[in-house]
Amino acid sequence: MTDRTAETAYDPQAVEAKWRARWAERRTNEPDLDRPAAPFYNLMMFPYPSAEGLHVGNMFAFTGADVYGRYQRLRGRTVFEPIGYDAFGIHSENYALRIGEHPGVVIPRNIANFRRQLERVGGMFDWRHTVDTTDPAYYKWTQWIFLELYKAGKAFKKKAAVNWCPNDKTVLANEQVEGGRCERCGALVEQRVLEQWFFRITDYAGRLLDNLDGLDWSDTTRTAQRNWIGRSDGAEVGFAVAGSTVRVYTTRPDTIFGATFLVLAPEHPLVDAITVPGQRAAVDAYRRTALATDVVSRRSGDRQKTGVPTGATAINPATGRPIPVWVADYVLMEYGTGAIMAVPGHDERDFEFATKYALPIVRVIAEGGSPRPAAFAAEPEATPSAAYTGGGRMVNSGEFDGLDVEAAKTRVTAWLESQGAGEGKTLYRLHDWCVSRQRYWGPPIPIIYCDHCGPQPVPERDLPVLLPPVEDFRPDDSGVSPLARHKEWYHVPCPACGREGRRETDVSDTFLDSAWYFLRYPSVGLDDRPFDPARTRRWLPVTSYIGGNEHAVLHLLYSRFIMMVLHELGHVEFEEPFTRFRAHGMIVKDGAKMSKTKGNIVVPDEYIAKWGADTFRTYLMFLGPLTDGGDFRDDGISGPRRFLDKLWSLVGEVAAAEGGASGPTASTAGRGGPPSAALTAKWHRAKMRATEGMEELRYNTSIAAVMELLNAVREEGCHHRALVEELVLLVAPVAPHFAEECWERLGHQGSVFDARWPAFDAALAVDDSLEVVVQVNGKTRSRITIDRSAAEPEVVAAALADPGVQRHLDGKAPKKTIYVPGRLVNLVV
RNA sequence: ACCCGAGUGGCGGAAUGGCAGACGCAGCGGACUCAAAAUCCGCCGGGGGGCGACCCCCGUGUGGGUUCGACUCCCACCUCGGGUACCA
Repeated sequence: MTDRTAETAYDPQAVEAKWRARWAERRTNEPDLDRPAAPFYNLMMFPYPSAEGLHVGNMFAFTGADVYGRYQRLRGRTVFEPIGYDAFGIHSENYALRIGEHPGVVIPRNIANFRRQLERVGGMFDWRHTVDTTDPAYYKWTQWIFLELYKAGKAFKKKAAVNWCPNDKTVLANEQVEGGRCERCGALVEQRVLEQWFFRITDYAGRLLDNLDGLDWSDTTRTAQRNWIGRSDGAEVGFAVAGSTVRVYTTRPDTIFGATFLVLAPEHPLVDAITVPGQRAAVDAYRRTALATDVVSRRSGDRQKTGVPTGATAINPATGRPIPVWVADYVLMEYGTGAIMAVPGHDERDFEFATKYALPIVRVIAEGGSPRPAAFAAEPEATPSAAYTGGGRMVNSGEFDGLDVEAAKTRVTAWLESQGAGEGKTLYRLHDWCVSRQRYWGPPIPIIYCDHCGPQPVPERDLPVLLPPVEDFRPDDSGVSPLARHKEWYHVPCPACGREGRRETDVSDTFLDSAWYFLRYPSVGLDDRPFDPARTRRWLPVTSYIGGNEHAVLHLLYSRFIMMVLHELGHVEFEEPFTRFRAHGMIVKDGAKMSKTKGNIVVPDEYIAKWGADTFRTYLMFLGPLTDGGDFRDDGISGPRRFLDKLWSLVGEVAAAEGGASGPTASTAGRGGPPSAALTAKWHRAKMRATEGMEELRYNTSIAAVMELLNAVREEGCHHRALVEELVLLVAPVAPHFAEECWERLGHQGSVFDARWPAFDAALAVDDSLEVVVQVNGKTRSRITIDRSAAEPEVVAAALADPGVQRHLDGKAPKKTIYVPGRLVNLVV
């Protein structure tokens, strides 16, 4: 015996270190971006580089995407798999404030740690093409995109209500307000009206909605986007009030005969004009209170509704009757016209309000299919106990009585139009995207204000507008960004007239950074352009995008919007950036999302140190379908390790048997012969199942199929080389370093990822003889073995002859026989 | 409240109209060992019957339905997770 036959134990640390170095040295993961044979852009959502490092949930997500990329590569695609860092934003800034360091110091440190972890876990990342959103070489082009939108009229400034914490002296995002209080200091949050930059995403609402139908995305994600865009079909109707007209929006024009009062939002511009003198004091007081209330709690639906009458009267254009006009903050100025017609009989909110203030409630829809106006007409006199929001037929509605609700919507709208009282209108819930932040840690918005020329875009040659390295980046109570305190930076000549100008001091939203990073990846390093046209044409749209469903709405929607605008401006040829999107599940710990505040973060490093990255990857992917996620517990990790150990030994045995010229004995060599017919069938079945699992992101079933095959191979003692090589290929996506090492031990020179994913023959995946289940009245009573070629009559005859079946037939002949070829016979007696 | 998703052994899960519990973890029994670890072999949803090969009954959150046949499809409900939150 030579040394070659000696069993070497699997040492993951050594194997993984070796292949990490080998990949870097051989440039294994660096595809030719200019001449790709079959490009496959494998994208995963880039992380925010927190101080805690990547936790198990991140590893689960990245590994899941990486496995898919590696699988595609084995299928012969030229896979580009980049990664980067979403490093601007309030998260980083707040963390830096808390520990008293500058984000410019903290972030690079975190990034270094992230990169170490990402390399350690074995991602197939192309490190030539990494993106850091805080790098001026990147945000130069984020600013360029802002200006493209600005020049196209898609970026504009307007006043908007924001949450203001008087203690922290800062604007708070809606998520930072809890129960009307600042989540950090507990102070009561106020509403402040500030000038903000917005993007006109609402111009694209219809297209953003319609395009969803053609995308290969998870249904959950598409549904979330649809709900967010929130299309409503209805009508805008004018109500005459004190010499002017109040326009309201409704999705229920059919209920207009039941509109018993109008409600205006406190901010509505007509409130002053219509309020009668006697009510002015009450209305003014109410408006002041409403304006002071923070945005979040004002919008909370659980709150008791409040309001005041204006004393004015409107004319219901359908009934011609006068109805009172109220002001109440349950009506929002941002949606529709900021005024509603209240139909308490058929709207829960209006019902609640009408009940509280003793306003009239009139039913105009009768539940049920048949018109029963007479029966229903009596009811308005009684006190209704709730709003009726279901379908039915019109009552108390003049000429429309008896019509079905759906038909009435169209008919009433047409009638209003003919009367000049209103018109059909489609609205979207989607708001324009507020992109400005009165903060420090972001890309400065590249606008210069000039008293003579107005706002001027920073000329492209002057980009990037560098974020100045100010020491005191804490927000103050001025409501403007800390950048305003940096005088040398703030004062700048006007690019148009050269006279004194001032920089915009707001920075842009982090979501803008992440709305185009995938467009930058292929062109990283080309510093004179944001994205190279040729590269972009080759690589985009993204072939596969995998990420968390927490970004299902904002990030994906904003990215789609930005691409739509760039497309419209002729910068990119596509409109939709992500051909296929799948949301991975979330890994939780003890039922809760992993977070530092909950103290339940599981750090992957220790598991990788103990078990190796490949075992850890296999374990994570074996937990369940990628789309499911789950509760993290580490008690099963030894299973995947044992699996790899067994495959390792098998590879060693095969290599040893063939390797030493003097070594192998006749008996060892004989085991290298072809597998039995039964094992051959299992082999092909395993390949089939493994392939399906990869395609559907159900890697757990792929791994299970390979485990089963390995067990069968070991049981038979088979050392057939082709079979063992394919076992290695089948685990390669989940256990890449391991597979490389095995591939080399089997005598191959190059990377296992330059080999091909095993093909299967569906015809070979079936045994010559099959086991068919025999049921009597749907209950399994026996199993019979038949030849694969057996036809129905033979199988049924065999089933009837089976003693176990006869016992349950009680001598009766079956009334009906169902035969599912190759699977089952059901005898109904 | 509304929208989406999920409920299957002790645990992670498999089976998407055709043998429920694949694969793995944990557990139990055995082999090897002075011993332990590792490894290997066997058992492993519950109940009942048989010396035994085996056989019977129950079982996929609850209640109904469709079907020869339902974890799978339909209706209603319960529980958990996620998202949205007065959008007229």
